[in-house]
This record gives sequence, C-alpha cells and structure tokens, in this order.
Amino acid sequence: MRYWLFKSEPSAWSWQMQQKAGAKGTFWSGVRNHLAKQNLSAMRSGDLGFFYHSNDGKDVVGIVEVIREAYPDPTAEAGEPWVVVDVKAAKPMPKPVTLAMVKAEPKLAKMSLITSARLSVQPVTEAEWNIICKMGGLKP
DNA sequence: GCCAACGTTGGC
DNA sequence: GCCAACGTTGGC
Repeated sequence: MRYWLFKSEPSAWSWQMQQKAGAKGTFWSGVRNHLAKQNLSAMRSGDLGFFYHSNDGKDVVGIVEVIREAYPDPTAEAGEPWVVVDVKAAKPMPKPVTLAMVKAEPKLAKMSLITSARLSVQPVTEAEWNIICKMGGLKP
C-alpha cells in the first residue's frame, strides 16, 4: 500500500465534484509531466491519496482511493504517452490541513508538497500520511 | 497581479 | 548537447 497526493485547482476539478462522482469515481486527467506520470504508473488499486486544492484553498480536503490502475489518457492526443488512473472519493478531512500547517510542522519539511511545489501528483511517505491524517482529525 | 521555480523548446 | 528564451504553475 502506497500513499500519494493529487493536486487540483478547485475551479477546474474540486473535492465537491469528486464526491459527487461517487463510488464509480472518475479518471484523473490532465497530467502532462513525466515525473507525475511515473507516479501515476506506480499506483495500485487500493492505494490512497490526499486531495489537495491548489491556488484556491491550499489545503488537503479529502482522501481518494485508486480504483483503476494506469491506462492511456482519453484526453491526450494520439501517440502521446500520458496516462490516467481512476480515483473515487474515500472520505473528507474533518479538518482541512492547510499548506501553512504543513509548513509549520518540521516533520513535514521534506514533503514533496514543499520541496517540489509544482509537481501535480506526488508520493507521500507513510509517516507523512499519518501526521497529516492526525492533523486533519482522522484516526491513523 | 506579481514573481520564483522549473520544465520545455529551439537555435546554434 | 548546451543554454537562453519562453510558458506554466502556484504561492503570496
């Protein structure tokens, strides 16, 4: 089981929209970065990810579960290498964890969210996962 | 709205 | 293969 972080601008795709998509979930499209693509490819069914609102909010607002592993991005041009995974909303954060809270926690200083701010799909370590769940009011 | 970080493109 | 120019992301 691995952990991830998905970034989205709420104006493009918000947590509320993800929740409305329900148990069937949706594909996570639009990744056009090779490192992010590698991360998508490494995901397995059942992996969990934080849903992070960039720009507007700047907070972890929920948890999604990977329900289908990487396959070609339906929104990509023919011949392009991009992939998507399907995710569904698993549970909301009782208390959203803001970027400011992450930055204020020394144990999270090495998170990709801080060190690779522009990467849209990031790995999260188990230790980081547990800390943020706790900050968000979830039992580990 | 600005700007830093960073990835990509294209000229050489 | 280098690197300057340019575009995009995302925090402030």
